[in-house]
Amino acid sequence: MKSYHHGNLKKELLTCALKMCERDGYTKLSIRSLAKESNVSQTAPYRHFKTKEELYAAVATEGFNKLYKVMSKSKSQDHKKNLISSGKEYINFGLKNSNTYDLMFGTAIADFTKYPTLFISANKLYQHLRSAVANHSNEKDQDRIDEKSIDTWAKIHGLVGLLRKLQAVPSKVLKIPDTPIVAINKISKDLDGYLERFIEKI
Amino acid sequence: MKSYHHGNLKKELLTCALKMCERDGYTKLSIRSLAKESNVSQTAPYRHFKTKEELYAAVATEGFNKLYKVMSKSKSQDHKKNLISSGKEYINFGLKNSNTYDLMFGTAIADFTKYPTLFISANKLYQHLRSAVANHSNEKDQDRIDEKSIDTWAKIHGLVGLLRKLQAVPSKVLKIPDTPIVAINKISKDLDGYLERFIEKI
DNA sequence: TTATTATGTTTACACTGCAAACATTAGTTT
DNA sequence: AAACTAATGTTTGCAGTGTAAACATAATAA
Repeated sequence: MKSYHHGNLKKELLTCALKMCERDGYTKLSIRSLAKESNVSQTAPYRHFKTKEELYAAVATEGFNKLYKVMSKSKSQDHKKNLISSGKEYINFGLKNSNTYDLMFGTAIADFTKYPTLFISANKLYQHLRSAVANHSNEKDQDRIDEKSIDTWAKIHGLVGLLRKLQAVPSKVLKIPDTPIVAINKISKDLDGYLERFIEKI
Repeated sequence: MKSYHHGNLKKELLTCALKMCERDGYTKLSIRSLAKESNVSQTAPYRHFKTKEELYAAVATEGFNKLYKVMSKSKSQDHKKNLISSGKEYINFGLKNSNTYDLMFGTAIADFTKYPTLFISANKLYQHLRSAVANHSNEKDQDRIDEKSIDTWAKIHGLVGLLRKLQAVPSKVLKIPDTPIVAINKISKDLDGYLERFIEKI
């Protein structure tokens, strides 16, 4: 006779959800498939996540925490180095954890403020970016620092989106001229150089 | 006795899908709801769209065509004016047609090259952007023009994403400091000024 | 010990994508 | 004109989905 109650189902569901999300994409992550993969009844997850969006929010929160961790690894005295390292880690995360990335920065969760822990994790990440930008530039005006930070984020986020399109595309498409794919492929091949120029323009 | 065959169902399904997508978001756009709203049997759309993704692709294609249209309106001799106009139209489209925008630039359709008409429409838009950038800058090196084009798109796309987050958020959140929302709100209030500075940095 | 609460299961409903079998119409060939 | 074929519609059916409601059991508080 197996034990009726589980004990730490919530944590197990969450780690399982993270794995499934990354493996199959968040659109395939269903509450029922999650339950099945966790060997628990179909509707058991509802005791821990009131809606599917709440599950999404939990997965996204983990994503922000992970991303924060890798982005704040570099603690050099050279601020430029830190910024470049953060940028690389960001891109790497976006490409390696692309499905979780979608959840974090897509529109599946419309309003972050409905999920306080998610909101906090996302803001912490922004604060990291902002101080990296502030340290690197010699800007003092707070509004300009904000603007530069948003600029930087927007650009690198857009870049991740394009690099992912590049990954998705069949390789023979790379030879079709007059296509953004060709352009993004060139950047992809010299990402370090690109990032150098990127940083200079901040 | 009502007519069995419809005649131009495909076109009607498409316009209906566009409307529904914009109204409810593409995640709510189902083949069955589309059939119902078009007063036709549940599975009738399958005669015209083999899969749901094919329907998505058709909607996205229309989106690219529309966006191309508004972005290529401005035909001034002043290339800077054209570029700014295109940028504004892009942002406006992204904010007003945000659900279609998701379909166009999100990950719902993984590989554009599977849908030739979509691929062509998207490329046409890129070509417009690229020539606008080329005309504005005095850059001659083709690779640098490509890079500037990608840069420009990435940044403005990221900006649209952030402006949308701003729209989604309850207004009292605007007062919480140390939040990207505050920063993006400042940009939003002076979008023209922002775009001026934006263009200068291309 | 008993009452309450947290957490699990079962059942049920309305919805989804899509395949298969069937019906009707339009277009083409004889 | 008649007959065959292809295109386009309907009906039926299956497996999967989110989530609400009723029920069962275990952990905790009184």
